[in-house]
Amino acid sequence: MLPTNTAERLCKIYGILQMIKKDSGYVSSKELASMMGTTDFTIRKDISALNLVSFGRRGYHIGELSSVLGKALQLSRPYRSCIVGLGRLGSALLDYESFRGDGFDIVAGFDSNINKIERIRTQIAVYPVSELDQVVKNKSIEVGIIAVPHNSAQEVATTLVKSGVKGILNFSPAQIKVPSEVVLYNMDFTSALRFVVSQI
Amino acid sequence: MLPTNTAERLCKIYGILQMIKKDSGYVSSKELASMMGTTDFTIRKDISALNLVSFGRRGYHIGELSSVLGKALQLSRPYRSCIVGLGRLGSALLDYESFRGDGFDIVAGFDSNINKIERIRTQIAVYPVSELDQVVKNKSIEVGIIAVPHNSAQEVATTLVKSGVKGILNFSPAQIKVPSEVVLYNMDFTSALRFVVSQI
DNA sequence: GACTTATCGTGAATTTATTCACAGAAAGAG
DNA sequence: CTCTTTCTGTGAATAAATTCACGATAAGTC
Ligand SMILES: NC(=O)c1ccc[n+]([C@@H]2O[C@H](COP(=O)([O-])OP(=O)(O)OC[C@H]3O[C@@H](n4cnc5c(N)ncnc54)[C@H](O)[C@@H]3O)[C@@H](O)[C@H]2O)c1
Ligand SMILES: NC(=O)c1ccc[n+]([C@@H]2O[C@H](COP(=O)([O-])OP(=O)(O)OC[C@H]3O[C@@H](n4cnc5c(N)ncnc54)[C@H](O)[C@@H]3O)[C@@H](O)[C@H]2O)c1
Repeated sequence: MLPTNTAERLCKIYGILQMIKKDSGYVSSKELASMMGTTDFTIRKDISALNLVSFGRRGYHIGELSSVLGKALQLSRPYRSCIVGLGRLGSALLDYESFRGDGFDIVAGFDSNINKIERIRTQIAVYPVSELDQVVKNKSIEVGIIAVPHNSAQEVATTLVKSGVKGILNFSPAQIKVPSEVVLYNMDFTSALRFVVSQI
Repeated sequence: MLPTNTAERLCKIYGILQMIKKDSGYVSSKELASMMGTTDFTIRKDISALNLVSFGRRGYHIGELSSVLGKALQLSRPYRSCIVGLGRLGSALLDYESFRGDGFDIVAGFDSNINKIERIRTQIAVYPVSELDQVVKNKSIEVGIIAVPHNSAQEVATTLVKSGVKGILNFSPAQIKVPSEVVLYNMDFTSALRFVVSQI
C-alpha cells in the first residue's frame, strides 16, 4: 500500500489535474510542486510509486498521469455516498453539486428531525435516520459523511459501520471510533483553526 | 518551534480537554491516545515537548495541562477572525456559535453580492468585500476564513494578506499562495473524500 | 512505613519521510 | 546528426517521526 503522506499528496495532485485538464497536455513536477507548496523531488518520488514510465523534457502527460492516479487511488469510478445530519453544514454539503463531477454520488441524506426532512428541497432523496441501515444496504452506499452534533456522532458512526459503509468522513468534533477495516477521516474545523493560530 | 505533527496533535488534545473539562480532574496518556487513535508514547513525547512536570499515577491534571497547552499554542486569548464568502458554507460557518467558545471571535463576514448581504440575518456584522481591507485593519482581524468559489480564492487571499491577516483557513479547492510568514491551512473536502476511498 | 501498581519522562532504536545528487531520456536547435 | 537543455527516476544520505524500554515517581493499600 502507498505511504500515507504519499497517498494524501497524490489525491491532491489528482484534484489539480482535474482542474487543469483543459490546459496544455503536460505538467512538470516543478509546476505541481509549486501549486501544492512542496518540492519537485517529493512529487517525483510520490509519482514514482506508481510505476509510470513517461520520460522526456515536457513533464507528465496530464491525461495519462490522471488515469494512472485514478487507478492507483481507486478513483476511476463514482462512489455512492450519503450525508447524515442535514443542519447548516449537512444541507450545504447536500447542495454542493461539484461532488458529482468529483466522483462522489451523494445518493441519500438522513436526519432525525422529521419536520426538517419534509421541509428540505433537494434533488437528493432524504430519509429519517431510522431508515439509515435499510437505505445504506439497498443503495449499496460505501461512504458516509457525518454532520450531526458531536454527541450523536459515535452512534451514527456505529450504525453506518453496521450497515456496511467502508469509509467515513467526520465533520463533527467528536473523537469517534470505528473498526480498523473502516477508513475514518476527521475534518475538525476548530482543530484546524487552532493549528493555524499555533503556527502564527 | 514545535514539530508540525506534534503541534497538530497538541491542538487536538487541547480540544479534547475542553470537552472533558467537567469530568474527573485527571486524564492519562493512554486515555488520550485511545480517543485520538494514536499511542500513549506518542502522546507523552508530544507533551514532553512542553516541559510540563506532572508525575504520579493519575496522569495529567486536566486544568494544568490545558493551561500549559493554551500558552504553548497561543490559544489562551480569543482570535479576531472573519469569513469571506457567505454562500452555503460561509453562512453555516457564520452561524456556528461554538467558534466563540472555542476561542475564535468571528467579528465580520464579507461577500461580493450586495443582495446577499442585505438578506443575511445574523448577529455578526457583514460587509461588501470591497470594504475588506478597511474593516480588517479597523477591527485588527488576525485570521481569515475563505469560503468563496475557487476562481476567486487567490484574489481574496491576496487582499487578506495585504490587509494584515496572519493566518488563513481555506475551504475552497483552489491551490492558493501566500507569503511564507502567513500561515495557510487548506480544508479541501473533495481531497479528503478521495483520500478516504483511496484507503478503502 | 513498606509494598504494589499505574503512570510519566526520555534516551536509544527503529521506521518513515524528505531531500539530494546525478545518470538517462527525449525534445528542439543549429 | 550532435549538442544543449530540461525533464524524469531513483539509490543514497539526511532528517523527522514513531516506537520501545525502562528507571523514576507518587497514589493507594495493608
Ligand atoms: N456549522 C458549521 O459551520 C460547523 C463548523 C464546525 C463544525 N461543525 C460541526 O458539524 C456538525 C453539524 O453542524 P451544524 O452546524 O450543521 O449543526 P446543526 O445543529 O445545524 O445540524 C445538525 C443536524 O443533525 C440532526 N441530527 C441530530 N442528531 C441526529 C442523529 N442522531 N441522526 C441524524 N441526524 C441527527 C439535527 O436534526 C440537525 O438537523 C456538528 O458536529 C458541528 O460541531 C459545524
Ligand atoms: N457547499 C459545500 O458543501 C462545499 C463543499 C466542498 C467545498 N466547498 C467550497 O467552499 C467554497 C464555498 O462553497 P459554497 O457552496 O458556499 O459556494 P456558494 O456559491 O454557495 O457561495 C460562494 C459565495 O461567495 C461569494 N463570492 C464570490 N466571489 C467573491 C469574492 N471575490 N469576494 C467575496 N465573496 C465572493 C458569492 O457571492 C457567494 O455568496 C467553494 O470554494 C466550494 O468549492 C463547498
